[in-house]
Amino acid sequence: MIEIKSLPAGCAARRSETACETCGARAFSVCGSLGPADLAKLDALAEATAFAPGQPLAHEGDPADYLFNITSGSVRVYKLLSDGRRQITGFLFAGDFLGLASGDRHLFTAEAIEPSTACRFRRTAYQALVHDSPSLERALLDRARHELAAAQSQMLLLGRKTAHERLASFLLDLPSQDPLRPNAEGRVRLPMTRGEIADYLGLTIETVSRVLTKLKTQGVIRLLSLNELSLERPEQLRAMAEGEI
Amino acid sequence: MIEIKSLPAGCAARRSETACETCGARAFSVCGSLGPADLAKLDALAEATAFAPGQPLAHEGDPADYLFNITSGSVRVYKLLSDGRRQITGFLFAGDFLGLASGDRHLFTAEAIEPSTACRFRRTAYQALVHDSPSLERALLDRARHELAAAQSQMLLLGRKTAHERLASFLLDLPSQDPLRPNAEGRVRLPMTRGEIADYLGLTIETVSRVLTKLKTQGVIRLLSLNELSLERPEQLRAMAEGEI
DNA sequence: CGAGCAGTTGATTTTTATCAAGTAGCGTGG
DNA sequence: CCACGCTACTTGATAAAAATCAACTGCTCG
Repeated sequence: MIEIKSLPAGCAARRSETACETCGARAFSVCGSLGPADLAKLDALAEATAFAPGQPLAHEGDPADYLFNITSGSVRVYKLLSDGRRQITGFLFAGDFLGLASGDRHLFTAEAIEPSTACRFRRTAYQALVHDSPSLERALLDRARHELAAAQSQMLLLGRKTAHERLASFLLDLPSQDPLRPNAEGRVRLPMTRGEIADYLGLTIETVSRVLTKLKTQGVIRLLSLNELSLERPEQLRAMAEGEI
Repeated sequence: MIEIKSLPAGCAARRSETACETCGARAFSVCGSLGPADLAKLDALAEATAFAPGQPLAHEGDPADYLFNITSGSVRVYKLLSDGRRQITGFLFAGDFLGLASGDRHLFTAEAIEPSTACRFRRTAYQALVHDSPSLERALLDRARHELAAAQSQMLLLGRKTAHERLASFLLDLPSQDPLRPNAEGRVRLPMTRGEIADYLGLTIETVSRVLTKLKTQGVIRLLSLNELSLERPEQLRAMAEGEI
C-alpha cells in the first residue's frame, strides 16, 4: 500500500552540489530549476508517498498513471526477459525523476531498494501542467538529455568494457549520483546488493564478488562493510575504468 | 567539406507509416508533428548538407555548434575507448534527429555510412526557436522519450542477451527504423558493415558472421546479397529475440 | 589483372558463466 | 542471551560462450 502523507510534497529536493560524471554539467532535480510559481503549482498536484524495500513504484506494461520524483532512498529500474534474466537500466536517488521515458505505459519496472519516499504526480495532471509551463518543459528536456547521455555511456560499458572496467566505472559513477554518499573523501555507499550490481553491469553475482575481492587485494578499494567501501586509489580506478590498465 | 545546398531544407521528412518496435507508438520525425508556422521558421534557419561515406557530422568532445535532422542515407553514432574499442550507440536514418543528447559539446561521434543528406541547424538559433515554440519543445521531448526507451531496450540486449538473441533483435528492429527498407515483405536493408553491426551489438565481426550463417542454414533468414536479406520466419526470429528458443 | 578490403570459416584461447561448497551476518524465537 | 535458520556473499572447480588468431574466399576497383 502506498502511504500518502498530508503535506508537503517536497518535490523540490535539490542536489546541485554534485557534478555530473557523464556530461560535466551539474546535476539537478527536475524541480530544482523552477521558479516559485511553478513549484507551487507542482506541489498542488503532488502527493508524498513512501515505499518499503521491494515495493513497486511502477510495473512494466502497466498504464503509466503516475510519475514520481524521488525524494529519499534509492530505487532500481529494470527490464526482464521472459526467462527471468534481468537488466537494471538505472538506480534512482533523491532528486531523480521516474517516468521520463514512459508514454501511456511504463516500459520498465521500478522498485524501492531501501525504505524510500517519492513525490507522486498523476500523469494527466502533470502533462497539463507541463503543457502550460515552458520552464518545466525545458527542465524535463534537460533531464532527458542527461539521461540519454548516461544511457549511451552505459551502452559503451555493457558492450565493450571488461568486468574490471565495469566495476571501476560503477564505483566512480555511483557517488556522483547518490546525494547520500558518506561525506568522508572517497567513501561510497552501496545500498544495492551484489546481485543488483551484477544485473546493472551485465555480469553475475560471482564475477562482481571476485572483482571486488581483487580490487581489495590490489589496495584500490577498501571494504568498510558489505554496503560501504572507500576508494583508496581513485586515479588508478579511473585509469582502469577507461581501459588504460 | 560540407556541401550546402540552396534549398529547401526539407527537414519535414516524415516516416509516419512505420510503427515503433520499442514503444508501440508510431515513429515520427521531429518536424513531422509541427504545424506549418513552425515548419516555416525551422526551414528559415536550416541548411541542407550532404555527407560522403565516412564523413563526420559531429565529433565526440567538439563543441556542439550544429544539430542535424537526417533527411536521407544512414549515420553511425558511436563512442570510443582510448584503445580503440568502439560502441555504436545507434544508427540514424531519414527523419532521425542528431544531437538530442548533446549539451555544449557532443558526447559521441557521428559519421555518414552511405552518401547521406541532413538538415543542419546552428544550435544557438535552434535553441532560440525551441524556446519560442512549445509545440517544437514538446516534439523534442517526445523524441527524447522515444530514444530513452530504445536505449533501455539496447541495455537489456547488451547486458543480458546471447549473440543469437542480439542478431535476432537487430534484424527485427532495423526495418522499423529505416524508412528505405525494401518494400517487399520481410526484406531488410543492411547499409552497415558486419563490423558496424558487431560494434552495435557488443560482439565481434566473426561472431556476427557465424550467427548470420547459422540463421541462414536454419532457414530463418535468406541472404540476398551482402547488404540485403529477407526474413523467412519472422515469428521464429521474434521468439529467438526474446530468448524463448 | 592484381591489390585490397569485406566477409567467411576453422582452431584455439580467454573470459565469464555455471555449478558447487562453504562462510558471515542478521533477525527471530526459544 | 544464544541457537537457529535464512540470506547475502565469497571462493573454488568446471563448462560454455564468445573472442582471438589465422587462413582463405570473393568481390570491387584501379
